[in-house]
Amino acid sequence: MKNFVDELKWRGMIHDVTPSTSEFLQKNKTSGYIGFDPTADSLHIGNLVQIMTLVHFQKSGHKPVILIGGATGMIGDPSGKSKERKFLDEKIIIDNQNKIQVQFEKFLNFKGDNSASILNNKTWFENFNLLSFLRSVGKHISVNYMMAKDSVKNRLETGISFTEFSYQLIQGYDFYWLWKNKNVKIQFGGSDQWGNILTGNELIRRIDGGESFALTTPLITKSDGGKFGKTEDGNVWLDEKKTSPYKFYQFWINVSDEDAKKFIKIFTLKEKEEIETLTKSHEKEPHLRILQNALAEEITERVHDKQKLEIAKSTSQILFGKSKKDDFDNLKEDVMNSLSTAVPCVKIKKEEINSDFKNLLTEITNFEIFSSKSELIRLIKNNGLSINKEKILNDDYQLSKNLKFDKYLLLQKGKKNYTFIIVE
RNA sequence: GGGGGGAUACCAAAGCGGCCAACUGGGGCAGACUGUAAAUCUGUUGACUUAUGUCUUCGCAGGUUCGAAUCCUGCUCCCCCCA
Repeated sequence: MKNFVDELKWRGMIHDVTPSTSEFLQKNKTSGYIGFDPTADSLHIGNLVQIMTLVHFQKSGHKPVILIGGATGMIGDPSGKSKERKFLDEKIIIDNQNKIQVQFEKFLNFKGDNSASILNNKTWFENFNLLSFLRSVGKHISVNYMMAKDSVKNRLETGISFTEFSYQLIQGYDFYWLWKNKNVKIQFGGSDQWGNILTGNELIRRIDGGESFALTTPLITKSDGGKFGKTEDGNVWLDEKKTSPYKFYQFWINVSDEDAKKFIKIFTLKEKEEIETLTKSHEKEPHLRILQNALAEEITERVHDKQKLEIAKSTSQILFGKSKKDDFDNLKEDVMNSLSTAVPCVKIKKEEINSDFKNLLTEITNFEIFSSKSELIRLIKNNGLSINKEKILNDDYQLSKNLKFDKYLLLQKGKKNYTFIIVE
């Protein structure tokens, strides 16, 4: 059995860990949990570090527990937030939870010896009335202790509601409940959760004199200082309806060399030796971007599947590879469909396809593709316009004769600027 | 309150009666190179079915002139100096 803490350590996934955690986990098969907010109907790659923590935990023989914050999600964690959070509608929370659950099944084994499980803290908070809470939980933690937490301290100037203030107690009680009822001995989380987790450890110690542990992962940063997991389009989601497999794949392919070295350890399950070999060959031939490819392939396949990965790869080949007209002509329909998720689409009506080439690309498409005919002409003169991977050299191109699958045209301005025209 | 300077395209900044759709730099777009990178070099950068052509544009509104970004009048806004 692998040493969980050592495993995370070489992968650079530990920010803080309570003393003797490693020893405890080596000697005991136990359970550990992470709380997830059901604030969205999908996980995003910002959650991935946490998920991978649980994956390693399970691989080390322990039982991962996913705690859906059905109750806490209704309150809002002040950590890292500068403003009071909006409450979420209860129905939405339940709906979100169901969708998130499916996503976890791609990472964790929910069957067998050390199966993963999903719990919702609503089950124990629902019928927990205020007075009992104050008597059995509130009694053990002083306000002074709570005020000392950064998450609270940072909000004293701007104001914090009692509801958010009490968040750490609620989360602390989660830990206590799981410790008491589910043999959960450790809680994981991002580094911003350290304070909240320790409140749980403290509660367990004060109420029952029990032993428990905490481990947090570092905030994932990018070498250029930008926020990890964000693109121009916003979050990168695991749900293919929110982020297409192609875009998901592209996110990882575009990671910088420096970040790739870091990310491959965190987001893939490759062994140390393999990663070292890959990193070495990457450094020898950086233009091949071996790490980015390995990273993108493994994660995309896990989150989506082999087939969708292949489509994402073919799509990328068309858009960014050295593909020529022939490659484009031989494309299968599923890659074509994927293209429509990859690039902006403009729809035109069937009868419009026979319109004049220049009118079609300007007026008829509401100047979405080209804002003027001059711009279009200029681009053609600069040798920058391609349709279906074929350079357009003059302006009497017959769009209608070049439709793919009777409805698609791939228009390309320069190298990377694509528009997909769909005839309907 | 008194005196002076300014407003030009995405930004900065020249132009001060015709050769101005407007120098130049940045940015944008495209081409070459490349790793879907960085740097570099080149072209392009108001609109019009592509024109040694037409139209619109140099704070706003008028005027002078064959002709105005450029001169005059008024207005709006900005900056500086003195009080």
